[in-house]
Amino acid sequence: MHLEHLLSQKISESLSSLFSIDIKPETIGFQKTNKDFQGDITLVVFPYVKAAGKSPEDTGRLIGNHLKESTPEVIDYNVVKGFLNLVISNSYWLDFFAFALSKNDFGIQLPGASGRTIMVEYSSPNTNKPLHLGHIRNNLLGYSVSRILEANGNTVIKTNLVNDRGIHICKSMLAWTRWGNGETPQSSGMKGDHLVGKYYVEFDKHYKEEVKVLEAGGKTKEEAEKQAPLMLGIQKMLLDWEAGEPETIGLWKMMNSWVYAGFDITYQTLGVKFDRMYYESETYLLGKKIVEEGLAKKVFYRKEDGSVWIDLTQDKLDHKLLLRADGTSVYMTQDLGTAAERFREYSSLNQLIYTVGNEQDYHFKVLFLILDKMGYPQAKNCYHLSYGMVELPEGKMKSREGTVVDADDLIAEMIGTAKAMTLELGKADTFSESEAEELYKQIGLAALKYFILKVDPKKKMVFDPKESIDFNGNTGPFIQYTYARINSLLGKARKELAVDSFVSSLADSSLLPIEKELLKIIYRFPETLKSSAAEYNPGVVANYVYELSKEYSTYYQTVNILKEENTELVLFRLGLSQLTGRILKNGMSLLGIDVPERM
RNA sequence: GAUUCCGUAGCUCAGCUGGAUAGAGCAACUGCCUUCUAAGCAGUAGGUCACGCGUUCGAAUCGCGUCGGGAUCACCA
Repeated sequence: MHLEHLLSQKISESLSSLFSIDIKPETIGFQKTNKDFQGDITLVVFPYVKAAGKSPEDTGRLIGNHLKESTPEVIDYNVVKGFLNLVISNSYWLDFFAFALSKNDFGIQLPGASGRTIMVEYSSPNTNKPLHLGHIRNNLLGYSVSRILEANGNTVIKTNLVNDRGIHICKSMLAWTRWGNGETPQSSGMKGDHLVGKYYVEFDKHYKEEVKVLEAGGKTKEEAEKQAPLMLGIQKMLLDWEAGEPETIGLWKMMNSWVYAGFDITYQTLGVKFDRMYYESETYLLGKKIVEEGLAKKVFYRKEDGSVWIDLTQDKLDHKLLLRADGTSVYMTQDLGTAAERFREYSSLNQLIYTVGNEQDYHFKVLFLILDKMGYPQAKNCYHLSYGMVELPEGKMKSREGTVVDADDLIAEMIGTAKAMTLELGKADTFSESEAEELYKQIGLAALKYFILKVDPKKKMVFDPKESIDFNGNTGPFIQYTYARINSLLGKARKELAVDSFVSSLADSSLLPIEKELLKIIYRFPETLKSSAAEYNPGVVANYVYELSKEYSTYYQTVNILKEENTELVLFRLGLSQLTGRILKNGMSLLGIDVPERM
């Protein structure tokens, strides 16, 4: 039985019989026992001393005594100030161990077990330039949160809403027609997204020159920006696109296909996947009907110039534009449309999560509010998974200062560092060429992914490109290493002892303190997954696997496992190692990180 | 200006539904490889939890204020 559950019942009984205090078991909380004191779990008794009419020490002692007598699991206690430290019997921990070891995926629920379906949108790139470090955070977060929600029993639909249309795409397209000379990914050997990005930059360069010339000719900056031939060019191109002009559409399709091929490579390397793709070119007209409905319901209003707005001043927000005077959509229009479309398509959707940076906090606040005002009951199930920007030591990444960290470059660099370090340490000497390459990739990506995911999504994070990401300490490779050592140990045991499963039986008195500590950490795995999901924070899992790795490393280094003479102890320790290894592997997989069998 | 998020060791981060002496890693310094993988382990040093006031038996955690930083407030996306 679950320890906290059991104890809170008993404590509630204790409080009732000792002091006639009526406290609901659910309201009783516990905390970890401080390392410096004896005990496995601690009850803070301060909340009950007033009603008990005793000193904190006496209150603690009385409860402790009562528990010790009434609860076999509690074998001892001590009271320090107002803290009642409870010592739980080794047999409880060993029973728990036997249970956890008997499960292949202890703590992990199967998708669908909760009966809830959740859609997670993430990635959502623009098709005019390659992915950068910020996108990496988005992709890793979205994927990992999806995995964590699945591990909590939810059915998850991972989606990607690709921003494949609009004025920004036209920039790349126009620049390519002007200066591309028919260059293709094949002819240039460039990854498609990078090639298209190159022309996006090219556009900007020429456009700035045009503006400069016009300004020199006496125009104001604003006039120059509006009248520059390139600006007129892309505006015409956008109109052509919307009119379905075949040549423009053809060019658009061709260049987008290059970008998708490029993105696919990056996605595949990162290990992120999607169940359902949405393309803005297919959804951008969707919201207009909702705007009509909103007008009819008088939720929205139309200005004299024909533009449509919503007044949110009652909600302490502004007036927000929903449709331009010329009848074209803005982002809000589209987002309303896609949301409504998703509610229609997935009628059983319990939640809709948008993984988007915190610069759009206001946008989503407004979006959900409008959905609510439009009468969609699903509005309350929408959640903006808002994450902080990835910044450089000197501040934000700026494309015009060339400080944007390219995703593919960064990944390649991480893999390269992993390779250099592995070669230096001679770790892959017995690996085949392809095994070694696979290992470099696993390690490099683990370092990158863990570095990003261990940070609370809500917080901005600093990344210093000059200092490569660590491979020691609180890092992905450290956890991989712990796993690899366990795997090596188990392999050796299977060979030398000719056993495949590791018996869990052990005399209570043989359990070492550090083994109990390990079991206590393992015990927390299921609740860790729950709170990670509840907070939409993979960092909770990341920090947990690190804690487990660290504790196991100490164990590995200080306790003989295979060299122990007593076979019963050997088997138990192998079983404990196996269980630890499984949790490390499963935990890492929820972060989208692979663990190598050896390294 | 309004709204909102943030400020913990030199650096990067945990801890925040109030609880014991605030934890890791990196960087620095000491030890430990004829012993299950040293990408490791053990240890030393490093803190006015931005600051002030308040609530409380108890505040890094909650409230108010000040200072400092970011983001948003577009017929942009």
